[in-house]
Amino acid sequence: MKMHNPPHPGEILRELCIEPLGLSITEAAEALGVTRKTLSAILNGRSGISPEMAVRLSLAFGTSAESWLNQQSQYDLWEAEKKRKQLKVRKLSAA
Amino acid sequence: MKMHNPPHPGEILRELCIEPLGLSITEAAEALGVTRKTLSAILNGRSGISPEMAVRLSLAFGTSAESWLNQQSQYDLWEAEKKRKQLKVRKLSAA
DNA sequence: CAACTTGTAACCCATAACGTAACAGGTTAC
DNA sequence: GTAACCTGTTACGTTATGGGTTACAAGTTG
Repeated sequence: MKMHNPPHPGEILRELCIEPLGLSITEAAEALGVTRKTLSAILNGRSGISPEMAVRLSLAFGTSAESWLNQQSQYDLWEAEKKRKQLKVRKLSAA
Repeated sequence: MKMHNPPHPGEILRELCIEPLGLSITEAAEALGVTRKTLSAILNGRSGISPEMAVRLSLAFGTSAESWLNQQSQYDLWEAEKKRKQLKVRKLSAA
């Protein structure tokens, strides 16, 4: 049911990619081809992982872009679900 | 390998939800709690499915919000992958 | 102490989702 | 047949967010 608050993907990026390799934000940002600010914002949860960034991560770390983007989706969805009860939506099908 | 050009999620929304129920854009938009314009833009591929919209679709059609958002991610990723070769990214790990 | 590096914040711009209002086309009513 | 209405779409403004440039606080090293 995956019902626990998911961490923002930047946290995972830091713990699984940046720290294990002993990289500084500056080094990683240069390799990714973005500014230090951009990477810093992601790592601190003030930006999400955009589709282009997912491809960059895929290139730099050899991971799948899809997994990064899916993690971001799960996080965004978790935030959106908080407002589910406030949305006035009428049911359309019995499915 | 899912290597074919994915349709935009609005197309799927139209074919799997709107048309089978014989709904007009106006009717469906009202039920979803958005304007006709907003739904029209999605159905014609000029807007993506936002996290909030995914929750709305989930409420109205009894589907999973996650599946809508994942479809959108797959579509966005397909677009982003087109520029993969143009991104100047340095490889950081041998993984 | 001075020069440099590191991470973050302030500011600006581009893009995109959403709403309001206006539009073109087709029905329907009179 | 023309006037009222409904449908889907477009034009425009607002708001939110990713990203770059620049400036700043904190450390580090000559």
